[in-house]
Amino acid sequence: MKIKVDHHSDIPVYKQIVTAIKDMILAGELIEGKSLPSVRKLAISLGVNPNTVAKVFFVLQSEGYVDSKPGIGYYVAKPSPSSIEKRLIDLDDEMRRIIIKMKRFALSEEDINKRFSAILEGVFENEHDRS
Amino acid sequence: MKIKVDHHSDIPVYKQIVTAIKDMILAGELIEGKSLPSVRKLAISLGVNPNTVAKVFFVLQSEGYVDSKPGIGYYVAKPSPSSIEKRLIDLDDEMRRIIIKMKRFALSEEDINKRFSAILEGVFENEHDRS
Amino acid sequence: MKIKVDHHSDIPVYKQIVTAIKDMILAGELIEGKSLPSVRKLAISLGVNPNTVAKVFFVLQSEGYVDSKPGIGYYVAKPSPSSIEKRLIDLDDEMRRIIIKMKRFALSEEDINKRFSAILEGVFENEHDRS
Amino acid sequence: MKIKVDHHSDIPVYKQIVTAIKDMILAGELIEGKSLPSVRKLAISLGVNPNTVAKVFFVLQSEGYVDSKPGIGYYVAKPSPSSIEKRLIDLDDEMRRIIIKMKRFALSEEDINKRFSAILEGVFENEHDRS
DNA sequence: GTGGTCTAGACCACG
DNA sequence: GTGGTCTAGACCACC
Repeated sequence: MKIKVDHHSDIPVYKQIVTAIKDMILAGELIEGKSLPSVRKLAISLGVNPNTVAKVFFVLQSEGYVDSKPGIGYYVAKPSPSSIEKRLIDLDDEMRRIIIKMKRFALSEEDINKRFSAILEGVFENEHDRS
Repeated sequence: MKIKVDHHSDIPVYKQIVTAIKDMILAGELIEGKSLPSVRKLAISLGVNPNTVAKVFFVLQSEGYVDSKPGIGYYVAKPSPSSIEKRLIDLDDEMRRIIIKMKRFALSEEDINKRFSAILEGVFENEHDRS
Repeated sequence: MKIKVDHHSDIPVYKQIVTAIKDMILAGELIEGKSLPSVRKLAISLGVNPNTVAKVFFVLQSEGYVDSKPGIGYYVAKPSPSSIEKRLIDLDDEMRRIIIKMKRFALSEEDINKRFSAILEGVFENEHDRS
Repeated sequence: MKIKVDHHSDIPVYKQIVTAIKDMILAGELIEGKSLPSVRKLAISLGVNPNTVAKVFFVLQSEGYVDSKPGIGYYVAKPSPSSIEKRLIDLDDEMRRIIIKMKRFALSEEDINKRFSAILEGVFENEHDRS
């Protein structure tokens, strides 16, 4: 389980991990029923405090992304079918915000399209992409 | 000076204002030499504490975006020519992150392109767009 | 961590502390990676408000002299190799200003040299010298 | 009357002007009985507010450096003979502080001497030196 | 415990 | 009126 944690970011570490795991589940990279690493192991591998990981699992559980088997550990739950669609809409919104900002810097519709296409190609050429 | 402040966001209020003003300067919406609203007035109009605005201007000044004449006020400094380019590169990076996330959700290159085009058109059709 | 703070000086308290800590880092008295006193403890030991110390660290961090791990504390970052050289050039400039002022008071080159030598000896004789 | 005013300095503008004029008087560049520029003219030529210059003259007068002829203007008073000596001692102190700082940066007595000599020569070679 | 942010209110110097 | 600094005290997130 490889997650990049930015300790200097404004968004709290636990939220970074939560969304990273959420995305793995939604993207199908973590499959239903599979068990997650233990709190302690994940904490060590991410270089964060065990309390932080505990909080991560607590949040994930309360949002229905994982279930706990007391004494055994956490395993991923079945993602609600609509959550993927919601996530994509969020991504659309983020994309829109970026486009609007580019437009403010006097970039034309064509300029923005060019930039986008270049980036898109880049992403699909290299197959070693992780967020 | 219209800036939306989200008190519930993870990113601190003062940083929201800092980047908003930075972008106005980089986008040429605030021109060099023009004076900015006073600390107190901006604080009132944004609904935040004067100290928060003071911190905003302190940061902007230490990054060279504005200059202060004590007893007079703040005015915008000449933005370094490279800062716009740097900001655009940041936006490219954000775009790339989004594309990568979309890709993880099993969207094809073509799918992503379609989504992007729809959003881009939407932005350039309506001319009442501010982030 | 012994720093003299003059509350009656024209130069603001937070800047006095900033330069004091900067000099300690540049002089190698605080070594890279070593952790600094906590905001609250330093505030007490210096007799100033915690916010003032927070501002000090904020400035030091934005200038790259220290780094922070929220919840842990501050530690000194690796000083840029050129910063020591730059500091020495500043000191040269200060020295030059003083010499020029002495010259205006009708002191000859020889007079100034004598004064300087006397002071220099004084400094290197007594080994209990801290600014 | 040429005085450099740094609006970005921490030391207040009026104090900068006060010490500049004091030094002119002590150095004999302004002679006893000669009249000073009017408040308004000096304010314009220095690019500061007339109130600031008024405060300068007020301070200079209360310290005995100038006298006022109401309705006429200010003229320089006879400097106390000891004030020059006091000013030189202050300069010695500043010099000592600089030397101590240099020493902290691991400069040897010889190193400091070399730096000083180079600066001293530079000052006495060029004859266009103003503080 | 730590850093980080924000509010509230005061005082000063400068215009 | 302006910016600038400082104090005091609160709350939050993280360890």
